[in-house]
Amino acid sequence: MKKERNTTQKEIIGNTVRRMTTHPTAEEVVAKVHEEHPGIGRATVYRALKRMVDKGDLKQVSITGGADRFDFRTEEHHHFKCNRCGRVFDLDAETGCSPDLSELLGQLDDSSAEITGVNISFEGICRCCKEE
Amino acid sequence: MKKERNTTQKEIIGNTVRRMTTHPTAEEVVAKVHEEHPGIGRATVYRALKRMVDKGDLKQVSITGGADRFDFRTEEHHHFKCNRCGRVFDLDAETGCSPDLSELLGQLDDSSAEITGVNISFEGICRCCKEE
DNA sequence: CTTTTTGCAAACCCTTTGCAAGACA
DNA sequence: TGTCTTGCAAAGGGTTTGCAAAAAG
Repeated sequence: MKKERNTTQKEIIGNTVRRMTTHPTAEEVVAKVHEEHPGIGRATVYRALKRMVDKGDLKQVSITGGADRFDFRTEEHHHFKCNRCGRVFDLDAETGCSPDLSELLGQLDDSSAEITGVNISFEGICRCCKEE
Repeated sequence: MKKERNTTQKEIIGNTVRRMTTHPTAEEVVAKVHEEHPGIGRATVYRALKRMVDKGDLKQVSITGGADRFDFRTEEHHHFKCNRCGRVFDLDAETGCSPDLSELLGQLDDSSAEITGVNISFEGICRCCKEE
């Protein structure tokens, strides 16, 4: 019967990540937290982020060839990653399992970005695992 | 003026990864290569995989919270990841920047998988970078 | 013979873990 | 008080790099 406790560290880390709109890596969150609170340990930040992800208060976004990034926007939305500068941009569009692709493409057109690829990954439970 | 050379190692590694249909991690490729050729160094495998990716002969697929995986299928296609067993399945569908989402969903229905989320990420060059 | 590539080990980055001290309820 | 959380440092995966020896062209 483990009961989660509220701590000032968790609050600080939560507030910090919720203010970062740049899809930060864990290390970037650590750095930001340390600006104001250098005493907070790196492991504490990692643990707090993980807890938030587990509770659904934060999204973990994987980016090829780099550290995972975090996104405080937990509503379903999608991304555009610039292969030159490495930044990740948000795309807003209809949520659900069947989002409107043309709407996403429209947003990208508006932003004058050059699109070289799409990557769609679904997740869930496969048949084998469901049958167990 | 560096000129790439052909070596037996590169050939072995290339042949090996092209036979692996399971979206292996680099370590899994190393293990497979070592089954027949234990003398080939780990770094050589990593370097060969990276070169193949750079040349477009191999795709690198990022999976949240784990090592990157490789996919010898370089045609555009998409994935379904089982959150329980961690396996990654291929989905075949119309290629291009505007794939047919309903076709992908149809395939998933056929496989009786339970879908809990979609992740769509475009890549390319953002406006700022294009302007430079 | 020149330059690339290899194998090894060490270095590196990112993240997790063990543990004693500290904080919450 | 009981036990959850913290900070630290060490360990752990995964990947890259420096370097001398080997191989390609």
